Amino acid sequence: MARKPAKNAALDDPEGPKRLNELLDCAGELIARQGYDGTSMRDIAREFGILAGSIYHYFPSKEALFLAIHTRVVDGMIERFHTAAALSENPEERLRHVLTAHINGLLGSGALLRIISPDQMRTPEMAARIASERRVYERLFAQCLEALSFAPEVDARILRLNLLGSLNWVPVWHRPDGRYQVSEIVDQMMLMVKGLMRAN
Amino acid sequence: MARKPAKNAALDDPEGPKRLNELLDCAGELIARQGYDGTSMRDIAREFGILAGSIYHYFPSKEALFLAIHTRVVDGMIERFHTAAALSENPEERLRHVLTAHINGLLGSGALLRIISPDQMRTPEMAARIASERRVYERLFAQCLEALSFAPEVDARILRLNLLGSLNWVPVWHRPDGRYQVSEIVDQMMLMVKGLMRAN
Amino acid sequence: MARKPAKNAALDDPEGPKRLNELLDCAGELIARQGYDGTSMRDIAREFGILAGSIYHYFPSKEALFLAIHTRVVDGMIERFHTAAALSENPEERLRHVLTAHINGLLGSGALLRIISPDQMRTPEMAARIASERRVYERLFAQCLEALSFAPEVDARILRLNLLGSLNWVPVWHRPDGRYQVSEIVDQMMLMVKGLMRAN
Amino acid sequence: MARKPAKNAALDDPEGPKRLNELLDCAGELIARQGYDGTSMRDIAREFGILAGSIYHYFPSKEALFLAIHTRVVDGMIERFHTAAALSENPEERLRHVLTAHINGLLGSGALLRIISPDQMRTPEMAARIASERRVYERLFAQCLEALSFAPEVDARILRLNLLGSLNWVPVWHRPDGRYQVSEIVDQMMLMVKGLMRAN
DNA sequence: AATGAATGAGGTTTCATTCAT
DNA sequence: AATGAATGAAACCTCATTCAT
Repeated sequence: MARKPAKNAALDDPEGPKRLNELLDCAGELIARQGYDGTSMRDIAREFGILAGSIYHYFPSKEALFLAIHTRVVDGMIERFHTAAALSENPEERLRHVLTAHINGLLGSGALLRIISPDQMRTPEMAARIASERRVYERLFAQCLEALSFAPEVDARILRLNLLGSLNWVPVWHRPDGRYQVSEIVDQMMLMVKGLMRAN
Repeated sequence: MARKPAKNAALDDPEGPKRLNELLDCAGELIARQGYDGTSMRDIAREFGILAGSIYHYFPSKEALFLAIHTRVVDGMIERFHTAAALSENPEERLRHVLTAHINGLLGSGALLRIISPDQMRTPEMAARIASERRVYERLFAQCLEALSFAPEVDARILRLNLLGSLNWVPVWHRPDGRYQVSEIVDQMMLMVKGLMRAN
Repeated sequence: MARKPAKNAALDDPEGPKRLNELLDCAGELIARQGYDGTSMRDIAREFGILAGSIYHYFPSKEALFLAIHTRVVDGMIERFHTAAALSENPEERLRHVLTAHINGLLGSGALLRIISPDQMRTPEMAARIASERRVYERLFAQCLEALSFAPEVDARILRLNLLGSLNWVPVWHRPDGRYQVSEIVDQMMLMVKGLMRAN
Repeated sequence: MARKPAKNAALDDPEGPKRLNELLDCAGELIARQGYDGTSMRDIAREFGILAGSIYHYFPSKEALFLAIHTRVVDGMIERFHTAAALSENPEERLRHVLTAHINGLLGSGALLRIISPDQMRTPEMAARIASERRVYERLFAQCLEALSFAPEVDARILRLNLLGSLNWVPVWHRPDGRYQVSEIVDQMMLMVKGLMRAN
């Protein structure tokens, strides 16, 4: 009975949710640009080329849609993180790659920072889901820092949080046509980190 | 039937703005907690004990109300900045005071961070007004850092932006009943700054 | 300083909710005719001459509006009940008046039966509120029956419920231009009741 | 790989309607519980295990589906009626059986009352179809009463309608765990009927 | 016989705002 | 300085229905 035409089961899995993922990307970009409240279901639908009601074919609510986007964004950052971390075995080099990847991830494709910003949370459920997903990412970050040895008076946890603050602040002030390139920003952050390392 | 004191114009001046400032505080707290879109004029009015329409006796629009709050918040932070900066003539000590004042300002009275967060901007006009007010504050900050002398490879402007990022990130993760006190956070930031200073 | 123009405080109380009561009547008639789900807020608003959103000036939700109508209808029936019951001291005569009033109440002014029909309940809260208001009315009914003395095998509670069933069924089949007048229907019901009374 | 029995047209006939009848039962129960408007095609489809659009393979519209349910319910009651009426030749006994069957029919399997309630009608066509189907049932009922001889002042038609009102009211107040059993309710109704019969 | 994507109309509700009083 | 009635637009969402596959 042999091969059914083209329909390949191995391709089905990634092809099934394709349209859904396109919707996710489309909505994500809009929300990143205009904020959660600033983006209506109609806005998203119009951009995607369907009617507002049709979105509910894919997601049961605006909140569910947002959560799916959030997951996608965080997953993307985690993936980028792993890719970056694999570029070098040297802890300092690895950190430099990771910082660069983080900033590029935030700056690239529509300022996704807004999606992972705590300001988008509207309900306690949203806040909980989001916080738990972020924690996964931040734990990776922590491991990357632990590979370095700091001066005894340095608190690694606060250092990590401060570093994240600096990183997440970049999209607020950075202009693509501005004075600074990402590599320079990362250089300065590395200086900061090295200034805290154990002298040897 | 005793005569109510005849309406005295001389008393009106200081009494008028008082009520207006109360409204500003009241609205500010709500917006800080729930966001700009998450707070309706009705919410504000209810909290203040009047009806929604009556707010328009004080401000011509929601945006104008928000802008007034923003100005008030930034002015407050500038004032706190000056007070903190006056506590010491020593540049390092002064920076420590200023950092402490900044964090306390953000954490105190309802997480004002949200008010000065770029996520609250809805129109280009809002963004412009807000950006210009922030610049005043950040210039003060810059002056405070310039009093210190850094290693030649350090870019003071990026350092300042990174520092601000770390500072503004604190309200995202800090819990009043949590592990860290503000003074410890500031200590760690000072370590970071000192790690970048010119060795002498 | 004396009399303020026309505004009479004694008239104010009943005048204040006048418009609200008009809205209630207007909405009640529509819902009676088309059912709860069959009547949209837009329908009600159009009939009343305002926009849909403006109804929320008076009631916070469609359910609250319906509940207010229900209360009004039941209160009206209770009032009609008392008026009817006062027409005679003789228990049988009084019952006849009460039955007549009940049927006329249901038939008159837009078939209000639908409002007090259990089919209109959409939420447990609605059902609870409605059930409790009905109970008041049915208790009056019970008292009216208790004044009569029935044969020992008669269960007065079931009799009352059956009588109510017959009464509330009348609007389902009665046509104003049909064969039967209300008085004949009541006559037949009274025959039924008398057939159950203690022979003496 | 054993051959599935070749699609046999002779088997299709009894199997096709079976699935359709299952759908009818499934939808009927939902509508009985939640009302016509309160039950969406999606609700029905979900309960039946298919998608909303697939219902349209069985019925061209929601109204057609409802009408089919109505017919089924009335047919069921007619069948139960005949079964009950055949239990005794004695007119009084037969009436008792019929009343019992009617109440049990209403109370059993999801309060079908709602399906035959005039409140479910949304269009004049629905109302007409429904009214005509009901008339068949009520005629049977009338015949059952005509076998009894009533006092001359009794109007048999009104008596029948009142009896139906009482019967159809039972599901509104009866609780399965409540004070009264169906047999007691029927006893009281029989008392009522007998109180109106010609003395001999 | 059934799916899955989409429609288009309409539902309830919220909101900033206006204005006569 | 404030109310209360109302507006008009837009929000999220649900629904019955259609149709290519």
